[in-house]
Amino acid sequence: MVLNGKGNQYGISKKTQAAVLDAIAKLDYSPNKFAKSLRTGKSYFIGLIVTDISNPFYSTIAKNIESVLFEHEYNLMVCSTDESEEREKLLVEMMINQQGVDGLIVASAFKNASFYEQSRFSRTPIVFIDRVVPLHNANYVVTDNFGGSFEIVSHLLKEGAKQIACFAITPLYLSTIEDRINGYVQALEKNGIKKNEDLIKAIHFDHIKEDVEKALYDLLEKGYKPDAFFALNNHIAVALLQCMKKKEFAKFSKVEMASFDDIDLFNITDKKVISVSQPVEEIGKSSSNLLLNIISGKQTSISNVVLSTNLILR
Amino acid sequence: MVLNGKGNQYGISKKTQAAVLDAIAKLDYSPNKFAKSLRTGKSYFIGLIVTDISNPFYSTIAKNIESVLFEHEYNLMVCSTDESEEREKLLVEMMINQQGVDGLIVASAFKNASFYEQSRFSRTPIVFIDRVVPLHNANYVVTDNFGGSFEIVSHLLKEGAKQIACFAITPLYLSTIEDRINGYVQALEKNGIKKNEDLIKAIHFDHIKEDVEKALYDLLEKGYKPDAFFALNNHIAVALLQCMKKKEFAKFSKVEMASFDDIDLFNITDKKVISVSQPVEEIGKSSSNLLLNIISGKQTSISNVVLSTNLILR
DNA sequence: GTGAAAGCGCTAACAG
DNA sequence: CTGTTAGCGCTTTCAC
Repeated sequence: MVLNGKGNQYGISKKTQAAVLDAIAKLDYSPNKFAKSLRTGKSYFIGLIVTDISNPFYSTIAKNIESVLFEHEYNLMVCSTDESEEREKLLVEMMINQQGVDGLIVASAFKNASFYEQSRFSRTPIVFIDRVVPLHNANYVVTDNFGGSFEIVSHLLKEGAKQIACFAITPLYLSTIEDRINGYVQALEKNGIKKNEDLIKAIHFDHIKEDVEKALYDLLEKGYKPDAFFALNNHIAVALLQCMKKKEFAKFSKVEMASFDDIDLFNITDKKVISVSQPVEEIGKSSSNLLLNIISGKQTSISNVVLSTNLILR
Repeated sequence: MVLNGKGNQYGISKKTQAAVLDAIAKLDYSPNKFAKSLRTGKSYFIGLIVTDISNPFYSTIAKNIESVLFEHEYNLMVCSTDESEEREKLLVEMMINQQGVDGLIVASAFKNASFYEQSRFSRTPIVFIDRVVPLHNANYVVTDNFGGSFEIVSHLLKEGAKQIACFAITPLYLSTIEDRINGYVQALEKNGIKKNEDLIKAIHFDHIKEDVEKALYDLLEKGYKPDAFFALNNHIAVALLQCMKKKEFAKFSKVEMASFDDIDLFNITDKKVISVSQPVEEIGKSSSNLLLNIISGKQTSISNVVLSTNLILR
């Protein structure tokens, strides 16, 4: 009782409490977490499921989650799904049923997330990050993908761009991508430009370089002369930059470059790249704080946090 | 007994075993890990301690460790030390005493690692990665930093470089950095060039950009005309590339660039950068397999693995 | 072959 | 205010 700070609550005398603390120090005692977990049913573990922990975006989030949890004596268990729905299911089952995590933070790869509606998961609080899943009553912490996209495209238009090609990463149904495409389309329409499907290219996440190249050839063939490229993530931006160094794409050398997701590299390339940066640290901190508040009962209502982006001009 | 595959060992009849398996399937039963851990004293958790999990180098290692552990039904717990010895101590204590991890993989920030020699840690096997710690009987899996450095500097010299400036990241006592500096020095000496302290610059990891700039100014002031720069890690290489775009350093525009640690970005910069790439995936896989083998008793002797690097010319 | 029981270390309830 | 005890779910030992 003393160790758990419940000495007063249980009416232990100050003297006894001091004696207990003293003994703990002398014996270098630390309680057995397994017995504690067995008894209380709490694991003091939080699970983090992302598509790829080696992606700096997610590993930065992981780092910030970890530091928040550490302060509250919680631990973090991280797993990657490699964008596979099957693997995501397996990991959620494992973490909840077998590892008994007290809560879950998930960047889901699901198109249809009804999986999460099963009642046996309902006792474990979940906070979704990065991607909004189509679920009622889901807690999430995400970036304002629509707003960021709208802002940067509006900026390009204000600077005089007339034709902007947009390179989207698959799967297109992810809320992040959908929102970014919508931001692009609406910024155009607000400026009286109709959406042109030829200028919206789907780039498969498994062969980015090849698809970007194909997309550029396609633009050339159809005779388009875009004055700006908008890459919906940084991998595509990098691929575009690589392609634009090639002779066959010399026609595009004057094109303005914009990217969703800012990376250091954009400070070094000779080609100027403007970008939308995401509040990565904030996603980690905010989601873990939210989850801890739900676990401790401080937060009982559903919470949806949308963090704003930052336009970076160069 | 059946569940743990010890049915035959304990002499349970085939019939009963089948009935047990059947019931498990019907009831969707999964054993309680806390009770299991309490009873056996095993946690089925491995701890990974690195200096910064948001660094792609470490997060790629983490991903590969995770996938090896997953196959063996082990879980991973990741923590970052931010290069602080105090924090490393705290994390090791916590993981071993409180979390009861079955093993530890550590990229240590320690200069003097006697901390790890305490007998109360001796029951938990540890595999050190990335950095060699000055300990007898330590298991480790590291890159051949000396060899990689020696190879790339030798290449520069063969291509005609006469004066090569070397930019080292602090703390200089880390085995990785020490070995890279030694590789540089010995490659020079083998080619009859004496080491010149003026050309070896220490760059503090907390303010890389400023220190790189200072170092370049210093070279200018002292009238050096190096024909190659060797950055001992990729952050320094990036900072150098940024500086070299500035007018004040125009004198260095023709300098050859070499970097320890290859990154994607080097494929895009207009300045050609050659590099030494590390077998990152291999470090993760090899260290986790080694640790699991030690835990299961398959490996009883100390194991030191040194993985070779790859010279990347552009 | 199978059934019964002890005990890992903790928490919470209860008796005094 | 303090001491005792049951029981969380598992593994292992022992008796039959």
